[in-house]
Amino acid sequence: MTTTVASNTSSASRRSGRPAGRESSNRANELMAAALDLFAERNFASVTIKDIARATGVNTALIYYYFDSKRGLFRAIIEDAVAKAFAEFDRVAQAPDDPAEVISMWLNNHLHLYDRIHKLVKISLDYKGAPDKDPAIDAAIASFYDREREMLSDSIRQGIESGAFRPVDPERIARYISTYLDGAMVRAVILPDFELESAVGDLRDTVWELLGYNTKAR
Amino acid sequence: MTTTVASNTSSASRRSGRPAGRESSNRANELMAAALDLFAERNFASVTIKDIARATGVNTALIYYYFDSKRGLFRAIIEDAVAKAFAEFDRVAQAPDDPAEVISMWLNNHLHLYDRIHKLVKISLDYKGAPDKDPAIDAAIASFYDREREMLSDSIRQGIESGAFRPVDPERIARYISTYLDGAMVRAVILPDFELESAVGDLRDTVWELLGYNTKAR
Amino acid sequence: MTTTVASNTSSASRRSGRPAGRESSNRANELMAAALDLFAERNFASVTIKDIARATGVNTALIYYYFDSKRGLFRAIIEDAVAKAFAEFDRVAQAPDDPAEVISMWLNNHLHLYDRIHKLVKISLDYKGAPDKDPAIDAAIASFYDREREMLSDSIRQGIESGAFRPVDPERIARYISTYLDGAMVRAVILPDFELESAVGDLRDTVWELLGYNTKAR
Amino acid sequence: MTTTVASNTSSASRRSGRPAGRESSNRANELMAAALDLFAERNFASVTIKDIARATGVNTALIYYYFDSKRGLFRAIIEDAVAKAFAEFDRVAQAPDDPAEVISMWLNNHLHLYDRIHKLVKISLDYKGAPDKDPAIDAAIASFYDREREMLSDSIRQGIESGAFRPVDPERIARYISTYLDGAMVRAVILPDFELESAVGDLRDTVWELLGYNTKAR
DNA sequence: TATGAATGAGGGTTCATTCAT
DNA sequence: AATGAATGAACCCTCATTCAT
Repeated sequence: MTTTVASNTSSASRRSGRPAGRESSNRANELMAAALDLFAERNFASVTIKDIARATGVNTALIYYYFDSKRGLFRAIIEDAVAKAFAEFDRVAQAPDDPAEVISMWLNNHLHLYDRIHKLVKISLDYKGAPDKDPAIDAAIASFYDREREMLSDSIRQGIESGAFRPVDPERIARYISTYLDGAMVRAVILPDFELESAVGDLRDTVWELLGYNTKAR
Repeated sequence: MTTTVASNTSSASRRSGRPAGRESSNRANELMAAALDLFAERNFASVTIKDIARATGVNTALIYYYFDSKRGLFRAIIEDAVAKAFAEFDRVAQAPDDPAEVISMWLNNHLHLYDRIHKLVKISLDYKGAPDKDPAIDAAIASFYDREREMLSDSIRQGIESGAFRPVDPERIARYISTYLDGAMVRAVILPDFELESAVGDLRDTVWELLGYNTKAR
Repeated sequence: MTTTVASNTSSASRRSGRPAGRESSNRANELMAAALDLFAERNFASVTIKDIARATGVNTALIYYYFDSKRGLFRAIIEDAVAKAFAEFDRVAQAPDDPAEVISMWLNNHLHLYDRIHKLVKISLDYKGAPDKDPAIDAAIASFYDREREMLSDSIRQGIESGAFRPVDPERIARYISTYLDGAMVRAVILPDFELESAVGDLRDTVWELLGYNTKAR
Repeated sequence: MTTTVASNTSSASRRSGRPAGRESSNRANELMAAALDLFAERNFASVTIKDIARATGVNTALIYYYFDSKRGLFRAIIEDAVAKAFAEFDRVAQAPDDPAEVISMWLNNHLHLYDRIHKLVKISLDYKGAPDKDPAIDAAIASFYDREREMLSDSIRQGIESGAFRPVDPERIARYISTYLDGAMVRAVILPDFELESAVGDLRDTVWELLGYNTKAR
């Protein structure tokens, strides 16, 4: 997935006709947080409503007070995570006007926000193959990946225009970066001793080389 | 995961103490094949014994004749897949004595055997987080990843010794390659329009550059 | 059931010990009206408290402010309906001193008040077989049927005494009438194209014949 | 409903792809019998799967082995009952060539088979108002009532043609008879001391009078 | 080797009901 | 008088598993 997740907006209110308010009830957020952890650790089918209730310390029925179904809760979580990710996209992309800095921040995100990002990768992967797809979820995941590619390729394009980068195919390099990052997220989950930091460092070096970017001169 | 899967050995007989047939009846293999597909597409919890029976066209109870439990079937499948992968490791590693050729074959495997490899990645990822881990399965997955790293780093070392590659850290590059390949497997699953071939091609170019390998001179 | 339902008294106050309002707040009546509709259309078990709340536009908890339980609400409804029916009995029975007119009005009631009467029939029928009977409800239903029989047989007796009717067994004819009327109520519910008016007309003709009543001479 | 129910054919096999056989497994029939009783006594919503299982002495899950859902079981029951009723229609209608005898047998059926018939009436009444109607069930109930009307009106028509009956409107009298019979079924359920036999006897007398049928001459 | 029948243990979901505000 | 939040007890249904044949 290669993303990032900030924290604010949130959007648990897409429920029936309940509370909603601004920041959509603490309870709903608690539930979503607990459920996100569980859904990422295990998978959708393996996590029971009772698990989520237990993790939040509430009665099972209460979950149905805030969300209309297990899938509904799942959707809310994904949409919320993607929304937060979009916020982070903006934070990263609009900060500096140095494209190399943007890319670098993106890589760092995967270090600092590993906990959040790898969950999205796992969940996305698991979600593929679900028998009853929810268009809203599909759209959320797709839009997220699109946005990442857009941000990376835009930065590369800018760097080329400014002469900081060698003239390469921006889309190609963007794909290269995010593919590797997804791999890193996956390995960090599967292999107990995977050194994420070092692996991302390697990517950085390679990318600068691919872009002919002179780090020293910076 | 970055692996490969050949086809022969198999080992479904590690069951309770039932008839077993010679080295594993056809039925057992049919069942394992069908189950592998299902477990990869969905996940362990989402696939029911009835699903597997239906896909194979047999009665549910028959599965318990060949395997002692759902987990047992799962273990047999993983072990079988890893065993086949080992066979492929050997085929790739021992074939030519040109290390660049070994690495190249490894990348190609991910193209040709995508269907098999990505299943192992998905299943491995899913398996992490299972509440009741089976040491045998953990070991199988770990040994598999170890073997891949070993093969790649050995090749790189050889290439360095023979002067074909620039003197780099073999473990580092090996990790770099397999990380990217895992990312490619994951993306090929998640993104409908991911161009696997082209993505692997990019890796090849980068790797040669990292290794200072002169393709032209080949 | 063969009844009728007027409108006034009401009696929602038989509750725990809550405020109660004067003789029964508007809200309580609204709730009872909505609930009566629902209980008649579906049945006791199928109607949820939330259904009733939604139909009245109030919060579920409010129902428990006015009634002590779902059964309590049900009881209040039945008692109210029966009370209204009694009022109608009186209206019909005490109006004219022509017994034929009384009977005729009774038949007409089933036409004009079909909506109310058939609900009582349905509910009574559904109530039989309830696992936890409420004596108060049983009594209400029984007294209602008794009252109907009484009114009809009294009228017939009067007619016989006055020489308007042939000397028949009053109880017998009363039962005959009300049995048919219950059948008509039931059929009007079950059969989409049942012509209630015409069916009741047939009964009238037959009854006059059974009673040797000369309509022409009227 | 005014019907009758014989006993043979049966048709529980409309299940998924299970047993079926000729007489469709004893278990399925046991379940249907137990469920019919319960559904008639209480109503669809009030009867739990566990109730049915308990009444049959089996595990709840077994019900889902034979029927695909609670509604599916319900449908099977209704269809079975209606099928049996059709058999009885034929038995009654085709037996004698004396139309008065046919009608008389029909009335008697409601005495002898009260237990079966009143269940159908109750269930039909309850089924109206179900939120999610099953076209198959609707059709079964409708066809049943149609068939009854047809049988009665045909007999009346025949009687008129043969000169045994006075020239009346056959449809009208048929409706009259079955309306009354439905009322009798309902009352027998609701009123503890309702004398079904005597009530049906009254109908018989009235009907002969309406038809100008001379019993003595028989 | 293969199957039909059967079951215990949940899993998601709903519902009547309560309580603090 | 009215509501949002919370819960325990069911309820329908599914699933892994077993057993007799």
